[in-house]
Amino acid sequence: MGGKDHQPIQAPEEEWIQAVRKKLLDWYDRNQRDLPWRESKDPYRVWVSEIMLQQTRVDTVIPYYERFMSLFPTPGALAAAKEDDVIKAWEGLGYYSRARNLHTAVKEVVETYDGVVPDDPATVSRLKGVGPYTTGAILSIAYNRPIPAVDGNVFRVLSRWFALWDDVTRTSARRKFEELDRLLIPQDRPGDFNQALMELGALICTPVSPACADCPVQEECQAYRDGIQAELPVKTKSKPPVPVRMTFGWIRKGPQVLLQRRPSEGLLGRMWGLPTVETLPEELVPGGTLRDHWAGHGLKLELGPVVGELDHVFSHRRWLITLVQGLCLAEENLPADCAWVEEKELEHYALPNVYRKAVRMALDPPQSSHGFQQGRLF
DNA sequence: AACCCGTGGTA
DNA sequence: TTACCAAGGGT
Repeated sequence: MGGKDHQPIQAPEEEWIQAVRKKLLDWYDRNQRDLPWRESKDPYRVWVSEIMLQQTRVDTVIPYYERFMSLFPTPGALAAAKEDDVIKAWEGLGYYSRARNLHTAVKEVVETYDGVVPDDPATVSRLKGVGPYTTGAILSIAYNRPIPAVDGNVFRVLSRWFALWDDVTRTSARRKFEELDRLLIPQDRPGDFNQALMELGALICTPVSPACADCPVQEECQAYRDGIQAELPVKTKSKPPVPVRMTFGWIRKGPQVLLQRRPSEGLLGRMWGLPTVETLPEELVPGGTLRDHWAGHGLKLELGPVVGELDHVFSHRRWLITLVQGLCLAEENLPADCAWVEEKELEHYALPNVYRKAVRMALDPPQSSHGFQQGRLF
C-alpha cells in the first residue's frame, strides 16, 4: 500500500530529543521500581535477569532470580553446575530451553572468555539464547554502550510516541524501531534510557488503558495528540492453541510412582513427567490395559479409574488431559527414559507445571470429576 | 517467514 | 471462558 506505515523515520529535532531524554530520565530516576537485578551492573547478573524476563512478568521472575543467584552467584558457579540442577532451579518458569541455552553460553564464557562477559555486541549476540534485544540490554545496562534494546514495551512506547503503524510482529519493524531508538539514546546514560523506555511501558504506557495523565512525555506523544493510543501498536493476532487429547498415567508399584523423561525434541523436551500418551480417553476405559500404548517398554500395566481431568494451555497447544491411575503388573526391563520414584522424592525432579498439577491431583483427588468414576483402586 | 517454545495474570 | 499478553530466541 505504501501508506504511512512504511514511511522512513523522520529524524526529530535535536532540541526535541534533548527535552524528551531529560523528561524520561528524570521520571525514571524518581519512579523506577526497586528490583533485585538493579542492585548492581554485574554483566552476569544483568544477563541472567534478561533471560528470565523473556516473555515473563517481573513479579513472576523475582523469586526465581533471587533463588538462582544464590545458587549460582557467578559464571563459574553456573558453569560448574549440572544441567539437572540448573533446570530444577528453572522449574515452573517455562520456556526451559532458555535455561539450557544460558547454561551452555555461560560455560562458553568461562572457557573462552575467562569468565568475563564480552564487552562487544557481535560476540555477545553469538552466545546461545542471546538475541538482538538481550544483546542491547546487556551491553547498554552493564557496559554503558549506546545500543538499542527493543522489547515489547519499547515497541509499544515508540509506536505511540511517533504514531507508527508498522506491524510490530514483522521482522522489518524491528530494524525501524532500532534505528529510531538509536536516534534517541543518549551517549551518557544508554542503559538507563533503555530501561526507562521499558519502565514507562510497564508502568504508564500500558497495553490497555494507558495512564496518559501521569505520563512524563505526554506533550511529545503523537498518539495522545491524535487520541489513538488504543490503536497502537499494530500487532497481527496469534492463532489460538490447538487442542489435543492427552492421557497421563499415575502408575504405582508399591510405594513408587513411574516417571518418564519426555523426548529430546519438541514441547517440554527432555523434561521429566508422568507417563504420557496422546490418545482418546475412550481407548483407556477403566480395567483396560495400557500395554499397547507402551508396547516394547517391557512394562505390563493395568488401568485403574480416572482420577480427574486437567486443562492446560501452552503458547500454541492446549492439552485436555485425562489422569488415570495404573498398576504395574510386571516389569521385564525398565526403559532408559523411565524411573520409579518414591512419592517423597518427586520434589527432587524438575517437573513442568502441567505435570506438577497432575501430581497434586493424584495425591489429592477431586471428590467429583464430571461424573467420572472416582476413588483409588490400588 | 512461519512456526515452535510455558506459564500465570487480567479484562 | 476466551483472548490477550509479558524485559524474545531458535530453527
